[in-house]
Amino acid sequence: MSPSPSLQISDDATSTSKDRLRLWLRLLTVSRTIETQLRDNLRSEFETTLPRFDVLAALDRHSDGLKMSEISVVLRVSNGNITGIIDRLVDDGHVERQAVPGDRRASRVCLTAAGRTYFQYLALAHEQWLNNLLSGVSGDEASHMGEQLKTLLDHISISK
Amino acid sequence: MSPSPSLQISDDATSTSKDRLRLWLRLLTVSRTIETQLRDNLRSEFETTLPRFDVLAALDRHSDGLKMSEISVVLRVSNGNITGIIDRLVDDGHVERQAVPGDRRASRVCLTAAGRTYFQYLALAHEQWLNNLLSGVSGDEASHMGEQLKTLLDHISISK
DNA sequence: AGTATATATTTTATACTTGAAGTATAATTT
DNA sequence: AAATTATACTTCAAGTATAAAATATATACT
Repeated sequence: MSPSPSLQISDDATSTSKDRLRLWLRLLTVSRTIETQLRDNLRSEFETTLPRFDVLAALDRHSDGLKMSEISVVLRVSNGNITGIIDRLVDDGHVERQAVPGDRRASRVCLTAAGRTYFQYLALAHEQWLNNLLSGVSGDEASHMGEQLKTLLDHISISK
Repeated sequence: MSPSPSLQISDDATSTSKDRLRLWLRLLTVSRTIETQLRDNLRSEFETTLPRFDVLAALDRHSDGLKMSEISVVLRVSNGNITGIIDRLVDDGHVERQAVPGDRRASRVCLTAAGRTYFQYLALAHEQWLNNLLSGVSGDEASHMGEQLKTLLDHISISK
């Protein structure tokens, strides 16, 4: 039926790759929209930033602390980056560097008592912001999309 | 039936908000994974960066050019930011600032002929990278998820 | 016209980000 | 033990990001 099969195949290939491109652009738009909101809220209501929040959240989940390099792995950011963020969190009294017995190169970063209390407020507000931002999405829809995104993530082939 | 209705309601609310939180974290992980790959590819294969690519892509889609403020709206980044990126793209010869007749405050940014040719290569490579990264996702799946993300985006309630 | 207000962009200050180079320490090899 | 290699972290330079202030120009109002 098709007057030009080879062209047809070429069209298919193109359209698939276009679908994937569109998917990526959508993904980017959604995550940037949410991220911008969270960033604005953290600034206007807590005078802090998303990177700092992310670090505090990671430390809160690991109550025995994390080494600098572990933080950078967990958050997928560079090593040098973490140094500066921790410096500021130390200045604020939210975290502290502890010596690692037996390895004087490393330091273990932990929340201070004050930092832990402080983060409780942040985390609660953060969850509420998100709950409001996504209030148009039901719990079922959210978990369904979450599953799909997990599948998508598993399908992403990183070719190094 | 329920021994503690108020607690039950509270549990429901919590679980929905947790589902939304998880959805967000998934979204973030997926987009960061892809973004990091694209960034690495742009650097290693073209010695350029994602922000510059984004600006070039916006200009390519608007062949009559964009004003500075229009670029920042399209890309959802701050005004001051664009100044620096355009400065560098001008230095590279990829774009140029043109006067806007009748408004000496504004300047219209356009791709140069060289910039347009250059971007063709970039865009082709970009689409191929994405096509490979998402090769585990069929065209149908991609467009289906794309639709869902569009719905999600429409449902995001920005309360300013 | 003259003043106020809005708009378009740049500049400034501060923070985040990366990759590369450097420093210190640890572990391994010779 | 000395040299090599690996690891943990910091420092640095360049670029990206924002918000706020400054500048220049345009528009509206009286």
